[in-house]
Amino acid sequence: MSEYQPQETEKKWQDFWQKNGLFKAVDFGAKPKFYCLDMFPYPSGAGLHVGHPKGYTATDVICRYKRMKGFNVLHPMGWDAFGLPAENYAIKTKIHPDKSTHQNIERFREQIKSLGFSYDWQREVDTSSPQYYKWTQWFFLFLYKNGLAYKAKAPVNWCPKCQTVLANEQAQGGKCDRCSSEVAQKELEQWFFKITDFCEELLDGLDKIDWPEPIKAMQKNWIGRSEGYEIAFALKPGSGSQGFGVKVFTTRIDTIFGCTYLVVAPEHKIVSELESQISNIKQVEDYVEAARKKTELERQAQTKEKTGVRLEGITAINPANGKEIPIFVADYVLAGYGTGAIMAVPAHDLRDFEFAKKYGLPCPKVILPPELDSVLTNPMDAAMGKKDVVRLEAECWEGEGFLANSERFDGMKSEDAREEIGQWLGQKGLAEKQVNYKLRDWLVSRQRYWGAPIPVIYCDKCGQVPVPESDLPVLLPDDVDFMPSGESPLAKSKKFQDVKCPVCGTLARRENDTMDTFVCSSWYFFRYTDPMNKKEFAQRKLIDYWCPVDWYVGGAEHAVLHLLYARFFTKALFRAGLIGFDEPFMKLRNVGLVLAEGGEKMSKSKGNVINPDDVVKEYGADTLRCYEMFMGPFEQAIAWDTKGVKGVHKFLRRIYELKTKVKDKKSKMENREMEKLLHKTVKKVSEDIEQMKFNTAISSLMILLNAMEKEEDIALNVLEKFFLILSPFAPHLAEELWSELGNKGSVCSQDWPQYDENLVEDEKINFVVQINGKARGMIEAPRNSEEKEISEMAQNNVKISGWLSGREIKKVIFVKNKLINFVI
RNA sequence: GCCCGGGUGGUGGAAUGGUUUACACGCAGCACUUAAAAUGCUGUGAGCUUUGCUCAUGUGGGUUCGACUCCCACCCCGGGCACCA
Repeated sequence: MSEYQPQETEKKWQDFWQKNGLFKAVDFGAKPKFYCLDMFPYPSGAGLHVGHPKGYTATDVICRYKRMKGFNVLHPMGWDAFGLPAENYAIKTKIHPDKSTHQNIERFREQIKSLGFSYDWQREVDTSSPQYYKWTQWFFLFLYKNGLAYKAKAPVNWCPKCQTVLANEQAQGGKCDRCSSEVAQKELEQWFFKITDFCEELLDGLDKIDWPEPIKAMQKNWIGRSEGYEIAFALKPGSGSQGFGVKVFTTRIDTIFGCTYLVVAPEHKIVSELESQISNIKQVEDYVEAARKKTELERQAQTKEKTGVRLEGITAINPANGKEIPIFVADYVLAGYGTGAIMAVPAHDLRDFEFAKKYGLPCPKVILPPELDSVLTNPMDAAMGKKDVVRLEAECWEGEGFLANSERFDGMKSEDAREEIGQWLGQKGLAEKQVNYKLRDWLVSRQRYWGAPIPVIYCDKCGQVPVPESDLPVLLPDDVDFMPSGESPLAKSKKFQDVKCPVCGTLARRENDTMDTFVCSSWYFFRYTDPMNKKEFAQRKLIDYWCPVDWYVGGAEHAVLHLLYARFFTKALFRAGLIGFDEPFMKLRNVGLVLAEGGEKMSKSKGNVINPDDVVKEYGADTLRCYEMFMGPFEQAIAWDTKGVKGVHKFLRRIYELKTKVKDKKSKMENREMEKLLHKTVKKVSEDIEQMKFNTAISSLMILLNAMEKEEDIALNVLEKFFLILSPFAPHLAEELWSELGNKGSVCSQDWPQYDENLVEDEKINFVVQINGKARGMIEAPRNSEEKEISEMAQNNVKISGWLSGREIKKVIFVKNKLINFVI
C-alpha cells in the first residue's frame, strides 16, 4: 500500500490542469457566466502570507463548484504592482522598483500556483506594466474630458515621512495609511477626481448590492449625507459691512431661537474681507495663523479644550428673533464642511455648550425634552439618574423635544418646527433647504516615482494640455534618482521632461506627479475581461458579457478605499454611457484574518509568521487549503493552530487510504444507510459552499469518511461521488484518487452530483419526549407518525410512564418529526 | 461618546425556537512496540447520594409547553467612526 505523499503528486495535477486548459474562461460562452474575483495582491517582498490563501481557497472552492454545476467561470489573478514599498526599497538598496517588483511577482505567482488554484492565468494583469497603465492613464483622460478630473489649490494632507500628499481616505484619523505618521496640512495645487459628483449614486447604490452590512455602514458614514438648511445671518449694519452676511449650515433649524452667537472656521473669508471692521484684527490673525500650523490631529482632538477669538467690532443678527449676536472664529468649526460657519446653540449642542461655558455666553433653552413632564412629576426617575435627567442637569439637551422661548413656534415638536421655521425663513429668502456630504474629492496626485504618470503637459502658451490618447502610455523614465525630496522624482529625469506641447509644438514640460495606486485598482476587474486589448481598456461586448463581478472576496480594510473608488469609476463609465451597469461588485464577502498561534497578528518583528511554503512542503497544498477552510467561520479572525493542520492532514490521508476498501470495482450501492448519508452529505456540502460555510462542509465530509471507514466494502459509485464533492477543497487528492479508480479525464470536468431529497430525509425519526419542556427520553418511530401514535408509544414507555404516573396530563405539544411534550 | 460584530467544554467551533456541545484539536486509558514516535480503539461539559438526577451557552429579568436562539437592562471582548453643526 502506497502512502499519501501529496508533495509528489500535486505538481503533476497542476501541470495537467494547465496543459488541458481546464480553467480557461470562454468569452461569450453559452453556459451561464460566473465572474468570481479575489482582491489582487500587492506583491510585497515578504512573499505570500497565509492570509492570502484563505481568501483564494474560498473563491477557488466556489469556482470549482460552479464549473461542475455548469457555469462558464471567470476566475482571474493579477498584481497590484505599483506602490510605495517598492520605491522605499529602491531608496534603501538602489535596486530599481521595476526589478524588485518583478522578482516579487515571480515569487508570488509561483507560491500561488503551488496551491492549485483554478485561475485562468492567460488573463493575468500587472498594473505596473505599460500595457496596463496606458489604460490607467486613459481613465485619467476620460475623467478629465468629462469634467471629473481637475487641478486645484486646496488644503491637503501631507505625509512628512512618505513625502507625498494623500487622499482623505488614506489619512483617516490624521494618520498616514501607509506609515502611521501624523499628517500635516498643506496648501498645494493638486489633481483631484470629482467623486463628490456621485454622492447620491454612491449612497443609493448600496441598497441594491449584497455586501456585508458593516461595510455598507462604513461607506454610508464616510459619504455622510445630512439634510438641513443653509441660513443667511446678516451683519448688523455698520460702516463697510453692508450686504455682507454669514451663511451657516444646520440640521437643527428648530433650535434657531437659541442661537446666541456664530462661529466661523479660521479659514473663513470673513476675516480677510472685513479686516478693517474687526477692531482686534491682530489677535484674530494670530489665532488663525496658529490654527493653520496645527496638524489635522491636533485640531481634531475632541478632548482638548475648545478655543476661539471674538471678532470685535462686528455682530450678526439672528434672523429668527432679530437679536444682535457676537461672531467668533474657532477651530472647532471645520472649513471644509458646509459653509465653514455655524450658528451656535449652546443649550442644544454639546460642542457649542462647552464653548459657551468657557467664554461665558448665554445659553437659553428652546427645546424641552419630551420626558420633562414625567421628570417633574416623578422624582423617583430623577433619583435613579435617568439619562435624560442627566442631560437636563447638564443644561444641554441634544435630542428632540418641544419648542419653548421660540415665539409663535412654542409647543411645537422639533420635527414639525424644522419644517415650519424653514418655510417661514425661506419665504423671507433667508433660508434654503440643503443637503451636505462629508465626502471630499479624491486627491490622486502623488509626489512619488513608482506609479502611473499623470498624462498632462504644461505649455507656456497653451496652458494645461492633456496628453493625446494616441501618445499613451506616458512611460515612466528609468533614469531617476529615487531619493525623496518632496518633489516628484520624475522632475529630475531629463528624458521624461523633454516634451513638446501637443497643441503648438513648442517646448513644454510634463506633469511630474504620478497617480495614487488606488487608481490602478479602480478598474482592474474590467481589464480581466479583455486583458490583451490594445485599442480599448476592454471591449464593450466583453464587459457586457462578464460584468458585473458576481462574487468578490477580500479583506475588510478596503471599505472606504478601493471599494469606494471602484464604485466611483463604474458610475462614471455608466454615466458616460460606456457600460450598462453602475455597480461593479454584486456580492461581496470579507475574509477573516489568519492570526498567529497565540491569537496576535502575525508580524515579522514578533517572529510568529507562518510561511505557506513551509506548510505546503510539509503537508501539501490540499492540507493548507482544507485547513484554512476548516479552521472556523470564513469571515471570522482565527488563530493558526499547527495541531489543527496535522488533524486535517490526517483526514486527507485517511481518505487516500479508503481506496483499499473498494473490493469490487463493479459494485453498486447496496448499503441503504450509506447511500442516504452520501446524499445528505452532497446536500450539505452544496448548500454550505453557496453560503461560504466551508468549515461545516468539511465536517460533513469527515462524518461521511468516518462512516465509510467502518465499512468492510465500499461501493465504487459512493466513493466516486465522495471524491467529486471533495474536489473543490482538495482538488489534487481528488484527481489522484479519481484516476486511481480507473477514470479518465479530470474531476473538474465532471458534473456536480445530484442528491435525492427523499434519500436525505430519514425514514425513522428519534422523537424527543419532553415532560414540561425537559427532555426525558426518546422513542424511535416512522417518519410522519401522527401525534396519537407517538403519544401512545411515549406513555407506554417505562421511563416516560414513570414520570407521568399519578399526574394529569394538562396539555400535549406535538411537533411533527421532532418531539412530543407533555405538560403536567 | 456613537455605530457594527461577538461572548457556548481545556481549545477552534456546531446548533437560529425543540436531546446544548456536531466535526476537529487536546487530554486520559488501552492495543501494537524492547521503547518511543506513528497508527488504531475507547472515553472525555461540570457536579452529585451515579440503572439515575441536578446544573451549565457573559450577568440579571421577561415572553413561551419549551430559549444559545426572541424581547428588555447591564457587563466584558473585538472592529469601525469620531468637533461633519
